[in-house]
Amino acid sequence: MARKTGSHSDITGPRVRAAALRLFARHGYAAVSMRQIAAEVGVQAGALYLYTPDKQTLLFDLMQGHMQELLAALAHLPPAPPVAALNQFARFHIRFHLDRPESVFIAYMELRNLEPANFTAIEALRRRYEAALEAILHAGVAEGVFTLPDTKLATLALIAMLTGVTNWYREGGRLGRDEVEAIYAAMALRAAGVIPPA
Amino acid sequence: MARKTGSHSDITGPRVRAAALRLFARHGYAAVSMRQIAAEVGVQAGALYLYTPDKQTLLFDLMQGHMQELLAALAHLPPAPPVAALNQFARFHIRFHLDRPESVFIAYMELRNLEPANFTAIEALRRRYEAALEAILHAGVAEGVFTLPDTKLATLALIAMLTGVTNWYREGGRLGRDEVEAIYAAMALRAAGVIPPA
DNA sequence: GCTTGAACTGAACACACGTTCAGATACCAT
DNA sequence: ATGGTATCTGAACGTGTGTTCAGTTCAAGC
Repeated sequence: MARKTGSHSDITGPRVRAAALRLFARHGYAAVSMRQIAAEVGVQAGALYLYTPDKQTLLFDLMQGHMQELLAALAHLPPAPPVAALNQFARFHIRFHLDRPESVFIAYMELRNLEPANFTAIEALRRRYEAALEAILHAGVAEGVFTLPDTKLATLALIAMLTGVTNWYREGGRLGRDEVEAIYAAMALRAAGVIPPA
Repeated sequence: MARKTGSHSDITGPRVRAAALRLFARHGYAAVSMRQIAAEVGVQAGALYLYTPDKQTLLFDLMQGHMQELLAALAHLPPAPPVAALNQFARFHIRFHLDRPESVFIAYMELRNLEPANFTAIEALRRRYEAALEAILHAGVAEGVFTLPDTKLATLALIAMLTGVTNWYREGGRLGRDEVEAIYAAMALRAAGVIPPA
């Protein structure tokens, strides 16, 4: 399919994924037709099947790619003591999600449109991400720097809060990325029971 | 359409809405057909049009009904000073949302499937709800009992955190409703900068 | 017992869906 | 120039879509 020298398909493949990402995020997987995606790419519907075996796989690949990017980026964070680690995690999460609002939308909203086997695979990646945060919270509780009655529950609450930023953040709005990052990180730390320096 | 004495349609109407609620929540609006809804009710597809002018209105009515219920219930909360009010709001929000996981799912996920006019109407109701929380936060900041750099942003962050509970809570799980309610309310207060009594 | 009318069926409407595939096209190495 | 191959078209496939409507059913009101 792909050749050594730059051929057409090296261009079209990514364009198909980009168009699918945009359209799925905007209208939802079920509401987008293969013909719409093809039109966005500037091609007939049949040509899409040179780049994906079917529509379901197109969705799955987008979600899997997103989660793998997320986990890869997470792995690059340097180790740190709990309070610094939570602060770092919160800022990382906000930054990463604000950079990819469409992927985030799909990853959280289209889970139910995955076939069971695909769902299981994505769920596993999600749990690995959550486990990273829970490890930080657990360590902080053990050291006595966090006040949390239940780390599992706090993990989910914090991720929901941080991810929520993608629901309202708009480029060029009242607050810049850095400010939003700082405010959310501070709220996350406080929610974990850290009393900030006066 | 409806008669004084109990006739069939007094039964079928609610059953249509209930079936649509269940199916839309599970599979998404776009992925559910009128024939599936009809089958769930035990009727042919054509009969649904005795109870709704079209599929879009069915969705809109479900969402509008949910938001109106939410606002009506909110209005019954007694006035209170900021800290007590935030605690009360958090517990109310959790309780209300845990009682209607399907409506919540639809209200947050199917916004993009609303026609523009319907979307505007639902958005307005949502903003009224958010305004109630922001008023509490604002009052608390004014009194000096909350530490929040930005009440608008905190409003959205807190609602995202609290609503997230519906993503994982399952009846008969490790924690009961009351425990979840208490833990989330405590986290919300701390996130707002309230230092809990030792 | 007859009439009325709401509740519902079953077939049909025009259109859109995901997917397949024979054939046209255009570019590559030889 | 020729053969080969990756790319893409355009039409077709069977199935499903939301919605309409003439006709059937059946219970209540007179």
